[in-house]
Amino acid sequence: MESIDKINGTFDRRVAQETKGEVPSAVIKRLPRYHRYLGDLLAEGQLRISSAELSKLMNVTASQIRQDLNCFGGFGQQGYGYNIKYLHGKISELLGVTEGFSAVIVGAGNLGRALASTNMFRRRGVTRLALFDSNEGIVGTEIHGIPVYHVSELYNFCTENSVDIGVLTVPKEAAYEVAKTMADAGVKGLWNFANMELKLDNEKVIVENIHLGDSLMTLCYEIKENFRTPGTNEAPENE
Amino acid sequence: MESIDKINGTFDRRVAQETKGEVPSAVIKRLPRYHRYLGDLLAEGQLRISSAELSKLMNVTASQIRQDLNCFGGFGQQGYGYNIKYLHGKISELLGVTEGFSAVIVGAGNLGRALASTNMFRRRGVTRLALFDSNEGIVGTEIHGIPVYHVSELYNFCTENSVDIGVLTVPKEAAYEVAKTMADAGVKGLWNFANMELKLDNEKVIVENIHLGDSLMTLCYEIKENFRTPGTNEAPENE
DNA sequence: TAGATTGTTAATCGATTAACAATC
DNA sequence: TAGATTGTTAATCGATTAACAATC
Repeated sequence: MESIDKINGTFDRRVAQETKGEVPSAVIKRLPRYHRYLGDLLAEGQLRISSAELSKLMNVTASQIRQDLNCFGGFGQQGYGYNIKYLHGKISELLGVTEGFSAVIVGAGNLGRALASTNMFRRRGVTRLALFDSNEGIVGTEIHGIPVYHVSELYNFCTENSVDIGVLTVPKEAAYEVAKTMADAGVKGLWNFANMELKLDNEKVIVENIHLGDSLMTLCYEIKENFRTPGTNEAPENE
Repeated sequence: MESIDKINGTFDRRVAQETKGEVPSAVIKRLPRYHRYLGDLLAEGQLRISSAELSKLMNVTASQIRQDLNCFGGFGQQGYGYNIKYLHGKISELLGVTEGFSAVIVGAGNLGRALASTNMFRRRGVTRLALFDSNEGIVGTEIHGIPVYHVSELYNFCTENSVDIGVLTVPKEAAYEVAKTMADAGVKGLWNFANMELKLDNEKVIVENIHLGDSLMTLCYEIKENFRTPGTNEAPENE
């Protein structure tokens, strides 16, 4: 009995780690930031880092870092800290960088072109297969090496190429139909830059909405609060 | 004594409302979303809405809506609900839409051009005064009606025009210097699209970072989790 | 007045931080 | 071995939800 437990020790531990219930969404939203910082450290040639050092760098508590990483199992080593290369690799796996996802960008306006030109996708393991637009004038051309097709070919292209991610940079009015087409074609996730919240009946497809306007508004709020002329609107903050 | 309290009742209440301590950051981050939905309802010609109706629309609890709005004072009326036009106006004020902020965009690459072309700023009461770039080839031209100046003129332009907001769409390497220039020139807030976190000693300037890459990563994580082939990595979710 | 719905307090839930025993 | 630092449990904090009295 005792020896069997011993033998299975490593495996049991691994399962126990990865099964630790659902990972809190707060933790997931912090993973990309860890990934970025660890990537920078790696590029600098650093080998190891402790949660205390990383916490200073990132302006969070060491406790939070250890707590967060432990949602996925023990990536560190007592008395040593974390091996940067190993930890970066593990977080890459968690975030799907190593999955080799494919994407198409629908809407070749200014934003679509901007997204076609960054190396943001490639650096995260995502391949952009094509751009789609309704403007016949640019159909058949290439933008930054990515071919532009007519939007009428979207459905077939997605099914034939098993596209994972659809990037929506179309006008608000067109967003729903394009989203539905892609969801029907088996696209797994939509990255939505249209200024509206997509509501699809397709339960399976994941939607990540970008609301740049909301971010601008938050900035305006903070500016207004921080640079308020004393004595105009509100009672002073200290009594 | 009693009558004086009575007379000051209205005023006291107003002060009490607006002084209610610091507004939780979770609430502030939700304000733009309320603003968007109320704007849509207003455009549809709706006059009033209850927290229960709005909660269904927005997929949040009615309790949260009432709690959130009450951080800023009573915008509703018992037995009636909220007057959409009034509430939308109040949230506009809170978010600084009525402040008439001004902005400049630094970096006239694909993203800078895209931001110059949207009506996102105008719709939120922010005026774009100018674009700045180091490329002499486009200095002197206009993009979407916005003049392009050389980045060497940035400091003087910001001081002379009391620019409130600086939008950074420059490459990572240039971000810090451009940010420092604007902070020194009295710019109040920076909207940072460079893929790095700006750390400025200037305590006053507010920085809102946009990390599109982080959002893409979160989407990849969710896709990976949701479409996991059963039995590969993890133990089943239900025991 | 009766019905509806807010504003607000109290209860619950989840996320963060602190502390420390385990262990490299 | 002694020192360092994790993994993890317990305590604290903040945010969300439920409930209901106030009031339009």
